[in-house]
Amino acid sequence: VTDRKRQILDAALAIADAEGLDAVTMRAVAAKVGVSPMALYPHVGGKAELLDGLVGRLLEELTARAAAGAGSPERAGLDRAGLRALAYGVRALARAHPSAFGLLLARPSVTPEAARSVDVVYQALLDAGVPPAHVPRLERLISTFVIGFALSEVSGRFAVDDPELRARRGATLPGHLAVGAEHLTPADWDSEFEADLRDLESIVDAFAHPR
Amino acid sequence: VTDRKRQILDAALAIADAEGLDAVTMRAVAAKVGVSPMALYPHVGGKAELLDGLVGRLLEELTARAAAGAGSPERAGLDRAGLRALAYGVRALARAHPSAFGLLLARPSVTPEAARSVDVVYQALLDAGVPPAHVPRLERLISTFVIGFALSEVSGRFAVDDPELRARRGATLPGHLAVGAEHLTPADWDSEFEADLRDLESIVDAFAHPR
DNA sequence: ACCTGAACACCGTTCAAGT
DNA sequence: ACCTGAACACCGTTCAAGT
Repeated sequence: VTDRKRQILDAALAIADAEGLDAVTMRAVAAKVGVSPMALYPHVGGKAELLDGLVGRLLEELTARAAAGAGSPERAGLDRAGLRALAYGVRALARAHPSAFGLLLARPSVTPEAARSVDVVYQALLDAGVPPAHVPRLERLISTFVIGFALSEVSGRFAVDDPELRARRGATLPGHLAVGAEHLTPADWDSEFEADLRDLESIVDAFAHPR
Repeated sequence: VTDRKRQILDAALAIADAEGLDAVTMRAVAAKVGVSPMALYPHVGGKAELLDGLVGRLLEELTARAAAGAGSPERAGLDRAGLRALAYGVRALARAHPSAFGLLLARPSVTPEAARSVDVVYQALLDAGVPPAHVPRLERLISTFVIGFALSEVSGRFAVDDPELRARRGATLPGHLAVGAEHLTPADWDSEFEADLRDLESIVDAFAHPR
């Protein structure tokens, strides 16, 4: 929260973006800040705490992105448009910081910033008419998918780079054959994500307006 | 695939399970195998390739678990029960190897083993009556959620350990207040996962039997 | 082909010391 | 309070050498 800590976390994130997470060493971060390695310890604790701090830094950026993406600032995240803005904000965050993004799922963060993100989704679900008893579960369902999708996209789990490899690796498998090669790769990930969000909304609607 | 490589990967996984992923060093793995650190390189390449090998090792164990969980072995994974067995296999895998499990989302794996897991889900979706054009997207939707849920569970993102902290951190946030403290923590994660799977099945059914 | 041992360039962190 | 510099116990990997 202090000014120096922010400076250190910004340096660490810049290094992760430019050279990958492995390049984020205490020594490299210290050099970027222009200080001796040991000078970092009073501000961010050890290496592990520095990575936790990076998670907090990412969450702050996420809420800022979501607020910018939503329509009216003061009601940001309080309606369904706010929820969409948050979902797209997660993907934008992953694209902006592909190396560091995985920390969000790898390192549990029960920080005030994380709670704020959760609360945005709670509000959106309540506004949509979901009974309170189902809200926390649906929040976990949606956030787990959205974060997982964004991570899969940037980590290459969806094999964006090589559509041919995708078809070839399953060439002899029955399911792949039955699906047909023309359907194995999506048109683009934006529209796939959009379709996924619509499907998840249908779940929400089922709870909001029980048949 | 060679015998020595399997031995090395088993040693690495055992160390990850016992002491965490950080303890998986070339030196520690070599010591466990009873060999000099440099003797690993011809078999598994460097450290990065060793971790990739670990992903393959995990996927093999997953398909074995799913096959064991399904009813009739020869039709394992070809029907809806097989898909459930696979989903629960993912969670069991995460519990068995909590430290190594994160590698599945962090490191993209376009291996034959990964393709087999995908194919099981393809078959299940086709059998359920989903048109081929929608099968790959729904596979990614379901697998992303299932892996993300299992990882969130073991990584502590769902904050299993401390229900009070969960309630306390959001004490002043409007959404948390509106939901009510009694709904913030789930009864148990097994039934939450079960409810999530049912919701996802409703999406599948919508495509299988269009209104 | 497979393995060893010494060596190199790193890493996170402790500690005593400075201002 | 905040920072430095030397030192320690590690790490992945290269290389020359052994069988």
